[in-house]
Amino acid sequence: MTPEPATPVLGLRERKKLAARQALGAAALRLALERGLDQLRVEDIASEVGVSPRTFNNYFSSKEEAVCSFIVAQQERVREALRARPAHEPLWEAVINAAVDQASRDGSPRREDVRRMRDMLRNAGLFAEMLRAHATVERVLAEAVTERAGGTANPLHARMLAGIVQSASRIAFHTWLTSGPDTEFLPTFVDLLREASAGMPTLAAAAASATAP
Amino acid sequence: MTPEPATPVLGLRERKKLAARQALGAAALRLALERGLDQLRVEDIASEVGVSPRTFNNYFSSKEEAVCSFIVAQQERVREALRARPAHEPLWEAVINAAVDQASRDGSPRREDVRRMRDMLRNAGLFAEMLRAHATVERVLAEAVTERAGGTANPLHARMLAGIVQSASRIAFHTWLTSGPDTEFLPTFVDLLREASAGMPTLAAAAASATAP
DNA sequence: CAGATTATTGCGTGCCCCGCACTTTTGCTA
DNA sequence: TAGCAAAAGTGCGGGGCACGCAATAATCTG
Repeated sequence: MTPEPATPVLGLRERKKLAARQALGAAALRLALERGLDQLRVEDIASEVGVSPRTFNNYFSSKEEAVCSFIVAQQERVREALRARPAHEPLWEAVINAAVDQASRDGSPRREDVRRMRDMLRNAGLFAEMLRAHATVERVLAEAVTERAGGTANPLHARMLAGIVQSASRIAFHTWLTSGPDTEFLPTFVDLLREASAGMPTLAAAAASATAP
Repeated sequence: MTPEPATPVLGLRERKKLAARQALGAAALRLALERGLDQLRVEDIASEVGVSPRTFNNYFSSKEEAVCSFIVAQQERVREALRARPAHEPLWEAVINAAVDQASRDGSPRREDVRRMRDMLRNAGLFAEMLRAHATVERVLAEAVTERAGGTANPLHARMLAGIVQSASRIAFHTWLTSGPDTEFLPTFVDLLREASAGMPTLAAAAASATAP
């Protein structure tokens, strides 16, 4: 009997499809950062990769989706990062460490791109699509959490945990994007996760002291 | 001296603008539920309200935005709901109670609309736009939390709390939408909020028993 | 009431997304 | 290795959408 590989061996067809999709997504992101989303035509992305505009729309249903595809592409790495944590780690520690592992794996983007990203995300359509990409990753993370937590876990709670992680990621990213060059992403991300894992005690304490001084 | 009203008195112009926006949003939602989003032209929404299609685009930059505008419209009620909680309530209790107050104020939608909503949200663009609407409300909630927590509170943590609430709302809504008619929205919502306020202890316990039986 | 401001509208333009039919490529099998 | 079925790529065409611009209509202000 032949052992079933975790990722099935892909035929040439599948590999080419995957490569085309990745090339289109990468080209879309790079060109959008270079010249801005509204100065970027679907035709440009397609010709950059060497396919017809019609083919572009066989892979992505909008250029916004293509630009955000790199986020969705992280979902397998998210899953693997959590699986890679030792079984004895408590759930929150495993989740936080997995997030750290993965976030520190890919280096922080060039500072010059930050302004471009910020400008691009003013575009409502792109911003919405980014949120959708995050939601997709969230679903995968929820599955991974359910898997780790075992059969007794409430899937809804796993989903909630994934939602919390996604919120932390999104907020830390937004902060990093809109703050000066001295702020880093990872410390903010971890701080938010730790706070959340404890039920936001710092904030609750501040509120208590504000209402009963 | 005349007291400054919380909502400034609006001239006829402003009132008409607001009314037009609300009418367009309501028409968009109603028609989209009736016949589905892709069977709905911008022209239909405009003519329903009695304005030109061009005017529609002066108010909303897409029909998806119009359909989701009712979500964004809740932001003031969210703010007020939190302000209305007594000052002695701990932060989490105030937030949860405010959410409950507001969620129970507007009755649950008709069951026949549920199927329509679920089908509509298969549309990627609409789903993305819904997430963007939730993000908008989240920002307002974060402001309200900051205000209640006082000057010593970390705005980032307030943002995180708002993100958690938004996640709970989104997940509870999704569950309610995709489950049978016996599940209710509010209990799920409250359960998720209580779990989150305690750092997801139930899930963590399940994970611990799964890894060390 | 008169002038200033602001909203509405029609028109034109460029682009996008997709269905459909046709061509090319790929992978399997005899 | 030749041939065939399945699947991907492509060209064409259409319906529709978003928005800039300029003209017109409604509203506000003094």
